Parts: sequence; C-alpha cells; structure tokens
Amino acid sequence: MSQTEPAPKRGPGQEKRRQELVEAAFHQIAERGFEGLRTRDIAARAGVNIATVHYYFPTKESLIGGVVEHAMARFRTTLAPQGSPADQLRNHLRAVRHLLVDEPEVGMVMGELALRSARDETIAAILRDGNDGWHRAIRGLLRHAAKAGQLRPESDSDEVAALVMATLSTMTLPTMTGAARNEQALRQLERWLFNQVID
Amino acid sequence: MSQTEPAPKRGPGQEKRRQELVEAAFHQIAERGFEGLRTRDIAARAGVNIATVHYYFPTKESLIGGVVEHAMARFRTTLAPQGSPADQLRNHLRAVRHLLVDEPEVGMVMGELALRSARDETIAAILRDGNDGWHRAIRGLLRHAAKAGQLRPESDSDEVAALVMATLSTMTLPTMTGAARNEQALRQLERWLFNQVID
Amino acid sequence: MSQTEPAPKRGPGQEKRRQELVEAAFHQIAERGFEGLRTRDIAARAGVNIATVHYYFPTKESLIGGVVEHAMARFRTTLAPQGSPADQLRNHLRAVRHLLVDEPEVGMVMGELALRSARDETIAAILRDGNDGWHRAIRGLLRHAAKAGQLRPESDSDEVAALVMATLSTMTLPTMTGAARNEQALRQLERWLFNQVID
Amino acid sequence: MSQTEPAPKRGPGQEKRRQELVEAAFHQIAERGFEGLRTRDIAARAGVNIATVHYYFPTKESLIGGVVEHAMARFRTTLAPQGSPADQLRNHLRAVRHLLVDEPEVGMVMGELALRSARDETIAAILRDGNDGWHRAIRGLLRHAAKAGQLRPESDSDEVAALVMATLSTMTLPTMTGAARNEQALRQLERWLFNQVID
DNA sequence: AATGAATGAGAGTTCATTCAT
DNA sequence: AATGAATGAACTCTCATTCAT
Repeated sequence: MSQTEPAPKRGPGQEKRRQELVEAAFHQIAERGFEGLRTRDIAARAGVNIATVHYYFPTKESLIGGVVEHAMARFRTTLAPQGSPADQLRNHLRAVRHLLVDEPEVGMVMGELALRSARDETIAAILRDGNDGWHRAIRGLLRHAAKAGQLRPESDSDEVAALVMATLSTMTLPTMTGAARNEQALRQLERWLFNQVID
Repeated sequence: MSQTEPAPKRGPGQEKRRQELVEAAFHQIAERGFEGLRTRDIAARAGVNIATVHYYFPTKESLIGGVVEHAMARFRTTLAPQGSPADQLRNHLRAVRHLLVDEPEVGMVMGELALRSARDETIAAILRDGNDGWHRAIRGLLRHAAKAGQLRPESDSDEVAALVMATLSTMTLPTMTGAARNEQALRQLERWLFNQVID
Repeated sequence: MSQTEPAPKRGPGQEKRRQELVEAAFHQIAERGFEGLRTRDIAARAGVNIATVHYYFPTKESLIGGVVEHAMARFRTTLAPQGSPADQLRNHLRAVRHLLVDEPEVGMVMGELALRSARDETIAAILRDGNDGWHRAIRGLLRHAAKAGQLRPESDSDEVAALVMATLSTMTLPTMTGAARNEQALRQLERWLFNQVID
Repeated sequence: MSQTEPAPKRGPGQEKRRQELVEAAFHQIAERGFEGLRTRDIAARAGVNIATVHYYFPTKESLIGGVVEHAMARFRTTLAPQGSPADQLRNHLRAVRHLLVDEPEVGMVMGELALRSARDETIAAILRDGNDGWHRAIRGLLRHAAKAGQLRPESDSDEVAALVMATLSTMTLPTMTGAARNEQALRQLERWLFNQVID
C-alpha cells in the first residue's frame, strides 16, 4: 500500500496532490457531512487555491468519488487472512472496533455514504459490491470455523453473517444508539458467537 | 387581518399549518437528505409561499427541530405495553420492522438525524434521551422475561439490549448492509434471543 | 405600445421591472457586446441586486431572449403604413436611418444578434422570421409603387428588395465600412431607386 | 533545448508556430465568436499547451491582433489589377463572393472584428485604414471605367463605391439578411452598375 | 522551446431570510 | 395569515495568466 512503485498517474497532476485533496475532502465530510461540504474548505484544508481542486477533479462529484474509494480502502484493512477461521473472525471484529475508535472519521464518512447511496446510484453500486464481499468473507469464516469445530455448527451462516454486519455497521454511527452501547452490543455478539468474551 | 376568532395555541399561526410544514420537511429530508433540503421545496410541497414557512418557523433550523420531534414520535409507537414481557419484546421487534418497511421514510430521516447529531448538540440531546429510554425499556422487558422464565436468565441484559438496538438501528439505513440482509440479521437476533439455550 | 392596459404579467414579478432589466441588458450589449455581457453589470445598471435579475429571468440566456424581442420591436417601428407605396418606402429608408442615428445602440445590438445567430438557433429563427417579413414588406411596396407608376417597373422586386435590405443592414454596423460611407451608400441607393436624392 | 540553428526572426519562437496559433484563433473566432474565444481551446486546436500560447503571445489581446492582420490579408486578395477597370470591378465583386462562399470563416471573423472595433480602437484603426483603401480602390475603378465609357458617367463615384462596399459587407454576415438574399442583392447591384442606363 | 502545475479574480447561479403589503 | 419582491452571502466552476523546470 505504500511501496516505492511509481504512482498510477491517472488524470492530471501527481498522485500525491490528488491524494491530499481526497483526504482533505474525507475529513471535511467526516466533520461537516455532505451537507456542509464546500470546495473552498477542502482547498483551504489542503492548503491550495480553490482552482487547484478543479485542476485535479473537474467537479465536486468526481472528488467525492475519490473519497468513496478512499473510505472503502480503509475498511478493507480490517480483514486479514491470518490464523484459524475463528481467529480471523475474532480479529476482524477487533480490527473494526479499533478502526472506528482510532479513526472515528471512517465511521462518519461511511455513514454519510450509506445515506447518500439512497440518492446516488454510483455510490450505491460501490457499497453494494463492498457489502456483498464483506458478507461472503464473514460467512466463509463462519462456515470454516464451524467445520473446524471452533464454532457451534447449527448456525445459519448467512443470517449470522448478516447480524455481525449489522452490529458492526451500527458502530459507524456513534450517535445512532450511543457510543458506549455499541461496545456492549459487540460484546454480546461475541458472547453469542464464541460463547465467551473476547479481549 | 381582521378576524374575530381567538388565535390558536402556540404563538402565531395554526397548529395545522405547522404540522403540514413539518411533514413536508420530513418527506423532503427522507427524499433528498439534509444535503438537499431547501426551504423553497418544503414550501412548494406544502403548497405555500416561501415566506409562509418563515412565518411559522423563523429559521430553517427551527423547522428541522419540528421534524426531529415528528420522527421520534413515529418511533415511539413501536413499544406497546400489551402481553407478557417476552411478547412485548417480540412485538416491538416486529413493529419496528413493519414501521421501517411501511414507512421507509422514517428510517431515512432517523439516519439523517443520527448523522447530523454529531454536529448538532440539540439533536444529539434528543436522540440521547430517546435512546436511553429505548434502552431502559428493552432492558426492562429482557429482565422481566428472564425472571418469568421466558428467556435465558444468564444474559447480561444491558448488553443484550444494546445488541437489539444495534440490529434494529441498522435497519434504518437500508443500504448500509443491504435491505435483505437486515431482515436476516433480525431473524438471527430473534433466534438467539428466544429459541435456544446456548452452550 | 404605452397605454393604460394592465401588464401581461407573464412569469414572476411586474412587467415594469422586467422591462427595466431587458433595457439594462440591451444597453450593456450595445456597449460591451455579448463578449462583455455580465449579469452583475446588468443588475448594477438597473439598480438592483444581482439575485433580482435571476428572480425575473432564471438564466442569463432567458434575459437575452427578452433583449432579442426588444430589439426587433424597435425595428418594426420603421415601417409605417401611411402614404403611397413609394412614400412608404421613402419613409422607411428615412426612418431606419433616423433610428440608427438617434439610437445607434439598436444597430449595435442587431449586429451582435446577427453574429450570435450563427451559434444560437433560437436567435437565428427569430431573425429569419423578421427578415422574411421585412423582405415581403419592401417587395410589396416596390411592386405597388411600380404598378402605380411611381417607380421604374422593370426592376426584379425580389432582388431590389434584397439590395435595400443589404444597404440598410450595413448601417447597423457603423464601423463595417465607416459611418459616413453608410450615409453615402443609402443616398446612392435612393438615387437608383427613385432617380433622385431624398431629403 | 540544445539546438545549434540560429533563432528565427521575430523575438522568441518561430514564425511557423506563431502562424499556427493565429490560424487556430482565427478558426475559433469564426466558430464561437469573441464571446466564446478561450485560450485553452486555441491551444488545443494548435496542439500545444496553454503556456505555449502565452510564450508566443503575451496576452490574449496580442494574439487577437495577429488574427486581425490575418483576416485583412485574406481580404486583400480580392482586388487584382488585371483587365480593364470595369473588368477589375466585376472580378472584385466575383472574388469577394467566392471568398465568402469558399471560406465563410473570413466573413464571420470580419463581422466579429467590425463589431469589436466599436470597443477596441486598435482594431478600429486597422479597419478604418482597410476600408479607406478599399473605398479608394473601388472609386478609382469606377472613375476609370466611366472615363473609358464602360460605365454610366453621371454616377457620383464616391457614393456608388460606398454602396458597393455596403452590399459586399453585408455578405460577411450571412444571417444578417439571409444568405440567399445576399446573392440577390449582389445581382441587383451588378445590374444597376453594369447593365442599363437609368432614366 | 515548451509545459504541468498553480492561482486570483470573477463568472452565473442558488438560497435562507427579510419586509412592505 | 400569507405573499411577491428583493437581497447579501455564498456556492461551484472557469479563465487568462504565471512560473519553475
């Protein structure tokens, strides 16, 4: 993810400046929502003139596209293929919780994207893809773990995976049910999943 | 300008017109989000002039306040004090699911409010209150049901209540994990809650 | 044209303000051309806020549409149905010359419109209509005058009418051939037409 | 960056590239008018970077200056000193018509320049010079032709020349009176000039 | 000789809000 | 109680121009 290979060099300009702008937009969305997203603020945050924003991204919408990719990428880091299936699942839950605690902005932005996807088919398609992949991954882990005797086998893995996703997703909106309660929900989920508290 | 009827309750204006405006705003938020909320559209939807909106609500923000109340009220209908504690809980889950299926706008608006609460302490306070009450209600039902032998007693009712809230909350954002998967999550939640003893 | 009948009240606002804006735009076009036409300048000239311009005309283009109508209307005044055909023709030439001398802005704007019509089919259609009507009118006068023995009969009235239009049109662009020479051209045209100098 | 050839004439840059840019600008003006003239489009049309345009022409205005020269030069080709005065005149009319039919862009640009000259004294001076020379040339031909008995002698050659210029000028704006009618006007002009004795 | 990156100034348009009626 | 007219401020986006390389 951060090697020495030359940047893809898509569009005009250097990839570095592009990335700075995407991150500036990302943070603005986290702080003010799409509702309060202003190109001038993004430019100011990135320390460039507003015209520079349009030099790299012809429209505000195309910049938002960059933010979507960025947010999805942050999330993908939470699924690491190390250890037994049950460990992978445990680690995934932990990784998501840590991600959302360490970088609450990721959660805010994901929430904004989820809301916006109802009006923006481009975002909707990307989220659908991401969620489908996520669901497959969790379900796969559940099945393997059950087969290996690490989990109770009677679970319908499709539905259990859905519940896992639901619980984790709620964490992205800290104020949805209250930040503290999100932790409790996750703990109870783990208890039911593994019949013990993790961490 | 020259009527003889006594003015209605709250300040100027009739309650009916106020309610119409709140509902128009409510639907606009559901359709376009706060991002796309325009007083002109609200006025048009309510069939009045823009200035009329400001006659009843001095600012856009105050109108949003009315929408918050409206949305919360829609939600409170899902907790009915009939039947045994376990039945009440079951009915609550069902009622929330039906509400969100019948009136998806309630879910959309709740999602928008949850997101906005991160930047708006007024909304945050209202949501906190609502969620605290909701949590107490569910926890109370869980405890009573456990005491009455209708549920497994070993559960930490605080955390189970949190998981119930998390699962239901996710349903408000259909595209968060996918509409179909929300149903599955709820089914799995019910299975773990009501059906079997774990371990 | 300026009676006491109520204004047509098309679109928002009163016709008076609309007309003021059209005239402000008209003068700006005459002075700076379409090249230098700025909504802010139009607003300033009309003594209103720039948002007021958009209150009456949703887009700059729609305001330009109003200017086209206005300019065409100014021109139509030069054809008056009084006197013999030859007199009408003579008067028409005189009226056009006077109009372009008294209000050189009409000429400038017509020139701008002619140029713009190459890229704007809406304007092109209006100019085509106007020119067709103009041609028919002049040709009719020529024919009637010839029939009444007031003009040499051998002329191809279609082509003579075209030459009359060409000569008058050039006058709208004072700098096309030079203002003074436009007067000379018109005098020569009259000489050939009527075999004598008019005025 | 490291060539050994001596730098070409005018200041920096080669004349060839300058000419390419002028022609690109010329065509852009013909297609979009001054209203739609963008340095970026000129650069793209010439296949160079925007900054290169400014390397050869410090400002947009200076590039326009080049276009004026170019357009005038195209026009001067229509006066050829071959044949009798009457033939030269006939040929001139024909040449102008052919030029405007074959390269309608010349007409469009001349129209744009004529309009712009009202606001740009530099252009105005150049057009005045050109028109004065044109007028002298035509008047000279008329006088010589009359003296040689090839044309009716009684004409005021100043005014006839002005009418010739007016008629030809109108042809540059095809939509001024309608392309077809421009041809008719020219035909009638020729008829009056060459064919018959009036009175 | 030529360019990619960057920008200041300004373009048309939008919007919540005000006010006289 | 309700509105048409009007506006200040701010929005996204554009453009001629500059400059280091």
